[in-house]
Amino acid sequence: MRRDSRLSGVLHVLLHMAEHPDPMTSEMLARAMDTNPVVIRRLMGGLRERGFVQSEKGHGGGWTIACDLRAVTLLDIYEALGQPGLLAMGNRTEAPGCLVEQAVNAALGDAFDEAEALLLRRFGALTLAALSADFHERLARRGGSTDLETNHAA
Amino acid sequence: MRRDSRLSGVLHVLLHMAEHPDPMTSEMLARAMDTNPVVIRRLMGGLRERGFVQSEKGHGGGWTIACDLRAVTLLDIYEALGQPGLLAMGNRTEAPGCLVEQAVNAALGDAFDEAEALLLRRFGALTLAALSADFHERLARRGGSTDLETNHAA
DNA sequence: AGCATACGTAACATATGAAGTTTCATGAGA
DNA sequence: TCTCATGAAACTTCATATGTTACGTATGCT
Repeated sequence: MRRDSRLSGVLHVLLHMAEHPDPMTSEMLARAMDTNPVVIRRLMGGLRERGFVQSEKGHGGGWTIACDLRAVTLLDIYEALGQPGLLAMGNRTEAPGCLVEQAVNAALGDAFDEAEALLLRRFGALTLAALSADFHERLARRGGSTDLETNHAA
Repeated sequence: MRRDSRLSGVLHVLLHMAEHPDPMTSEMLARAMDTNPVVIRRLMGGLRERGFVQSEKGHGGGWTIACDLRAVTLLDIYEALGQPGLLAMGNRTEAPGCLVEQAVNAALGDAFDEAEALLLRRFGALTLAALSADFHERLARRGGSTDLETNHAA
């Protein structure tokens, strides 16, 4: 199955919003992400419920960041997305009666649990501010320009 | 997305075969796994190519283990399955021009790479013999019986 | 008030891949 | 020769992320 890119996508959106003082419409964001405005709204819905972003209707409306980037981690964002599955593999059954399968599940399950825990730990250790800082570092390294142009096709 | 259970399934099959001196048919294995014989053959195809198992047609035919369980790791089996994707998440694009997305990709990519490496490391550290030993331990702990009955519905 | 803008949501279409199924060919043994 | 079992192709089913259309609703400008 194609890999889920919602976390990647929503982070992209958030960093763009962080560079933009005014509200950004779903359509602007969709253009930057080369996708559909409705997809953006879907991604942002969970974040709005948690108060990480804010949306305004009508003229001059759109999406604004409503949190301190230093206080929100990728784990918070991941949870706001509904905690999509992390691993593409899993055990065949949950609580098998077969002892053979129990042995298999125990071995694989340990590995799976560790991998998931590692990912969540990494997510929790990264703030949006850290991501933004990395972006600005790349920007300075590349052009030294203060222009916030982010090199999208548009 | 439903999680890929091929590794879990094929390990289950192998351990059952290890308890069975005679060849086991796809149909017997399918019954134990509550699935279809063709699914079993698909799973086993890659393992046969690598010489981990052997198949015989006709009367008295079926599948036999053709390797030293102590010499084959879960990583070998994983590779024989064609190295199915491990993570359900990924970056939206591979080599984005957008610096924002580059920053996101770098952060997430590191975490993803680490998680994958952890899984492969764990797979490589576990032999089929270790799994089998764990099974026998569970068997002794549960019944103390030498009966190899593995508690499948049948 | 009336109109344009932009989100909110439902409904539907598309694409991908694992898993399940059917069918037939092939080869091995009784 | 007949039966058993694998090998392989083709098809269906199912789940889910993603894409798209359409319409309702709220906001703000004129």
